[in-house]
Amino acid sequence: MGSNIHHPAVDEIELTAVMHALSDPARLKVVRTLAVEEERACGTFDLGVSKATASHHYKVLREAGITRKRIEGSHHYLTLRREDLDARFPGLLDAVLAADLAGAAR
Amino acid sequence: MGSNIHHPAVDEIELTAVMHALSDPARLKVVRTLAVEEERACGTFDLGVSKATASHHYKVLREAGITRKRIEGSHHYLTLRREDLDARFPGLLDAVLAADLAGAAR
DNA sequence: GCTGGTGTTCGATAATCGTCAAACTCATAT
DNA sequence: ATATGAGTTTGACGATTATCGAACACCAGC
Repeated sequence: MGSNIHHPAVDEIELTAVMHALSDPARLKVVRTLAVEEERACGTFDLGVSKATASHHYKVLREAGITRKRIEGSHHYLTLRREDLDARFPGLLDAVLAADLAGAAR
Repeated sequence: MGSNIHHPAVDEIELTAVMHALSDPARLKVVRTLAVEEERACGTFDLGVSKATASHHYKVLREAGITRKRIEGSHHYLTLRREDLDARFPGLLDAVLAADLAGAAR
């Protein structure tokens, strides 16, 4: 069967889910990295957690509508859903990314 | 002794704590209300939860640096730390408040 | 075929969280 | 002083969460 991975539509993205997804340091690091790097394979984020845990974080980000996953061969590539987030919650992602620059991991 | 209520300094406000605090519908409602109303007593938010639960939410918001509490007589008044939040994470609060307008409770 | 690499899913566990009722503190009445 | 009202604190409970190892699925080579 085709890929079962689900990405919420733009108008299905919920603020509470986005806020929750971005309240974890590991997930914040993924988002921060994708904001610079555009597209990266799952394995290339050094999150300091196990593969299983990292996979869980990818799922939370995807289901919140923050990232999109593309499967190519044996690699899973992540991208930021920048335009979708900007359309749904203007300024939110920019504010979060700017905050990361200011305050290290705070 | 003076009041023991602690408010984090501006540079102690952590992004993850703010994001977590704003990931709950009841707390979001408090913030949304304070954005319009400027100052309100704790009891005047109809959150649909018990007093104990509401008090817990006030504490989470205060400890995250989002609200400030002022005690006057037997009333506890809450205000939004708008300038502090804007200084620490420019655009974040505005984005959240704008999002609330767009998407009801989503 | 097999083997190695990439990533997910499945329990399981420990920690955190949201919720409440009950007891409490403090101020303001009467 | 006795009550009433505003809010907090204290357990306690169930639900969610973050974490891991182990097993699994899939693809790309050998």
